[in-house]
Amino acid sequence: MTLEQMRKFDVDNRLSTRPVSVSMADETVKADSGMAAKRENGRKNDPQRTQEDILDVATEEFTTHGLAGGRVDAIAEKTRTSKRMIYYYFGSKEGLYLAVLERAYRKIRTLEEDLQLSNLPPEQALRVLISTTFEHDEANPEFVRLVSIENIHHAAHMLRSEAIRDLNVSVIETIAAILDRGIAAGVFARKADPIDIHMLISAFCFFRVSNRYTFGTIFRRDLSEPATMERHKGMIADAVISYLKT
Amino acid sequence: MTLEQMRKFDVDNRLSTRPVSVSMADETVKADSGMAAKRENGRKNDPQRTQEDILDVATEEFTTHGLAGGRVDAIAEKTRTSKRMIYYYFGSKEGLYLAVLERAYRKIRTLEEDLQLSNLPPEQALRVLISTTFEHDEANPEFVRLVSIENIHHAAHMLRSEAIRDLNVSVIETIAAILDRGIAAGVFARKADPIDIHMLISAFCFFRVSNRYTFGTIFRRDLSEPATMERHKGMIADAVISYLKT
DNA sequence: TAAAATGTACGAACTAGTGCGTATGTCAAG
DNA sequence: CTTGACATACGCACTAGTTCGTACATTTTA
Repeated sequence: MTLEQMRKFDVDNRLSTRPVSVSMADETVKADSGMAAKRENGRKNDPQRTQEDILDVATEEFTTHGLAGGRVDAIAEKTRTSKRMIYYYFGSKEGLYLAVLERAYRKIRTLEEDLQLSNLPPEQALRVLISTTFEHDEANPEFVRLVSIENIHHAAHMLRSEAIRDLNVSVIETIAAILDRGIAAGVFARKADPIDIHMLISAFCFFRVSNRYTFGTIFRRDLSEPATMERHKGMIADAVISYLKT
Repeated sequence: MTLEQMRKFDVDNRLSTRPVSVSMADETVKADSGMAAKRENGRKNDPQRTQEDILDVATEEFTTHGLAGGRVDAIAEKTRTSKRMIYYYFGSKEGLYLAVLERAYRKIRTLEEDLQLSNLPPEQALRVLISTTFEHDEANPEFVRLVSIENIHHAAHMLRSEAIRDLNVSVIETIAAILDRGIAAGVFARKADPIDIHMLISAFCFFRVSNRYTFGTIFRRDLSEPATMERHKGMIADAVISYLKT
């Protein structure tokens, strides 16, 4: 399959290819996977580890060069396995990219889920949520980059993945609850749409990371400096809070 | 030259290639360029128009498929000229991409320059500036996409172009002046960094466009709806203003 | 006629993907 | 506990098609 053809590649096709297990869903780890590497100089089968290894390298490659710019051969070389295995497990370059994307989303979902905010006063709850979002984007630039890449491709791959689509709803519910409590307690004056508020927060946190290079180049400012980071974290929190109080 | 090699391609090389005029700087248009197309069925040389044509098509191609994903042959086909001319005028794919990027930046610089805000009261001046930024990003998605692409490539091409690097400083000066006047008049309570404020505004406006697809997919919301746009425009303005007043 | 502009056809290198052979693990039957 | 059968895991080397870039010929302009 050629690059040109891949533009209109139906990602679901990968489901009809040979083995292609991609059964990463079960987190079950083999009993001996601790010492999984290589036994002596003989080969030791460890599909879980092999797939993780491929995904790690692929994430690095795709976030550095984009989807079209990422080279399967380059990934294969940096892996402790071969290109054949990439196709064995992921079916195609597109399939590999999708697996990378899904894993990245799965990773953050777990972090965002349990964040007991319901017993904090509304304003403080919101500040904690904003801090968390801020620090998450800061700590996961590769996730931010993958989302940027997805947007260049009109979120085409995301659309095919139910796993990714029904996500992030929990954040909205969390925000909605905080806003309601804030209104009820009289600390927030404005009835705002929770999705809008999420966007206001997310936009700033995301932009800081996604546009780090162009922004840094134009304004000669290093956005990853600790002092700058703290100031920015305070700013977005203050901006959101003062908006809601007005 | 291959794609692999292009990763470390020194963009300045294009300056040492054959003709490669790229003299887009002078906006002088030939007297007869109005009827420039084709005289009868004979050829009529019109380099200016040819280059513009190539750049238009290239912009579309690169913003749709990215730098690595964009195909020179695809661009050539959609042009009324040939691939030979692309190399004649721009030297290489990278050179073409850089020209596209520079033209996009040059386009916005003119828009941002004269915006008489100094005789408006500070709060109103800021609201006008925010509206302008908001509508600019909304009206120029291809510019937003190019910047996203540049960030994926660590702003590598932007760094080589002095034309782009010394830009955007005017916006900061404008904001600084407004903030100072606001403090002096007592309408703003907080002494904020103008670059930070620019980032707060820019992040939201940019994100709405750059992350339109992923955000729209996850939250099933069309960000280009007029009602949504107006609400968002008001929200970012209110957020910035209330932040400065606190 | 010299210089600039343009079209055609081609090539060298690269890239996604595969055919085929081999190694390893599992499990049931003896 | 062996042995054998079969599915899974893995690697080498190859191919068909694509991609950027260019040599060469040709036309237009000045």
